[in-house]
Amino acid sequence: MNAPKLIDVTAEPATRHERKERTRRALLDAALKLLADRNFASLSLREVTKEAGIVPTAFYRHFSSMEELGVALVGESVRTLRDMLRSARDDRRRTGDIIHASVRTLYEHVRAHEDHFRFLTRERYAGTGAISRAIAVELKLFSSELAIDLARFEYLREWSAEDLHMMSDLLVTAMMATVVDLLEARPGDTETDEMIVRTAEKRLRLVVLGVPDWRSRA
Amino acid sequence: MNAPKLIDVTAEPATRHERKERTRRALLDAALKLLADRNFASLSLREVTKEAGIVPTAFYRHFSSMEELGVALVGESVRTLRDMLRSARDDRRRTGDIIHASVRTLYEHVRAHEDHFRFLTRERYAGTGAISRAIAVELKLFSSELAIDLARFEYLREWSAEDLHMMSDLLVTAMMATVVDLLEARPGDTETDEMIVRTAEKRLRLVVLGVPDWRSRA
DNA sequence: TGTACATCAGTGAACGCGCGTTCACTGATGTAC
DNA sequence: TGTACATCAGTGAACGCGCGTTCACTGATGTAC
Repeated sequence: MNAPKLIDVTAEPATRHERKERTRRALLDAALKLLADRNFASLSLREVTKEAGIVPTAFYRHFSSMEELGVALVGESVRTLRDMLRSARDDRRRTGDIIHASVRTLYEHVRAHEDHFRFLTRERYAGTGAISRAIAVELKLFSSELAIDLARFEYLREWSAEDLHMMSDLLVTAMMATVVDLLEARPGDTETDEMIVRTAEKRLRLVVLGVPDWRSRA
Repeated sequence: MNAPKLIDVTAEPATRHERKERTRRALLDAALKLLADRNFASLSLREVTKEAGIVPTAFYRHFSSMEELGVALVGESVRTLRDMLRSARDDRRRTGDIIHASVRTLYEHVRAHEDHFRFLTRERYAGTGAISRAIAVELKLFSSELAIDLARFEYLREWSAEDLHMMSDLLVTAMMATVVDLLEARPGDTETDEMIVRTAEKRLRLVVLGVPDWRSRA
């Protein structure tokens, strides 16, 4: 009953919609590839279409401008970030050492999606355009979600919302610094990777160690 | 005896050397001005010379490329950063509350040299060029100097060099995050400014609070 | 102090290039009957 | 199922523009005598 389908699998996709989606994907992937060692602002529409294997004018069938493509990349990258937070929550439940598990999760997600994390860390402070703004908004949301997670811990039960946000911002900042360290490490250099992970854990432990003493002086 | 000098003060500088230095300054200032809401990579040689009031080709009398001008800006900006660290050391000696004094010093230096701090935070992660690399190197040096300062504190006397660097990196990261917060605040919004400064102090206090308990678990 | 020549910061024309965007088009896929 | 028309992703020529860089130049400042 699906003999025709079996034959078609390796061929071009059947529908126009699927082909279009495939080209859109190719444009996003081409941009991510070129962004490995470049700024988004320095990326030209013609470069991206050339890398994706289409003619420059066909770009407009998918995005009205490079900025729109950039915003789409923010969306994708942020999804990767959220997946990470969800994984971290799950892993946390299965282990005694929350910090160790969280850093492990971070490490694996960064290595599995280097392009997305590179894009986020590089463009976060890049300028004043829609892309930087979108990333800033998403990181704030991310930090707020983390603050809610923090509120559930025994020691933090009586902290004010402001202090919880202060702490989650600090943790997100430290986390992003670790992401940058990982992305700047020589690929495959496991010794450096371990060192970065160890340092990341220490940073978080130092922050967390201060928690029990916080109330007495707040 | 200096009557002629008094007359000349408002006129053009006398020597060729002084004129050249003045044009160089104009190029650097033009670039900083244009960088207020832009990426360095998106800045063109022609724009900078236009803003500085000279013809594009005259650029090459001062820098061999835009990248060279960028590296010169890193040098300038880093000098501002070092001045800040020196001021922070001095202020520290005159007060009981080191954290409060340090954040105050940071605040005042950022507001006095917004262009330099904006350049540093924006270009730090901008790409893989000489500029990003130069900033990364300087921030590492900055962090190392801070680690040496930390080593002098009673509580930290027995910490390993690695742990001191971990801590100074964390402090520098938190500090740079505060710089970004300040630069993104609406100009003249003193209420937001106070909030940022208060949060910055809290961050540092939380990190420092963990210090006495560190040894027992390291 | 006065003259003759050297230096060199800044000028202006010119170049070839990649850019974003427009437009009319092609031909395969989709839809209505 | 077969036909006739509509849709639309991708094409290719063309445009005007700002770019970095070259070159020969100008004329004020500096230097040697």
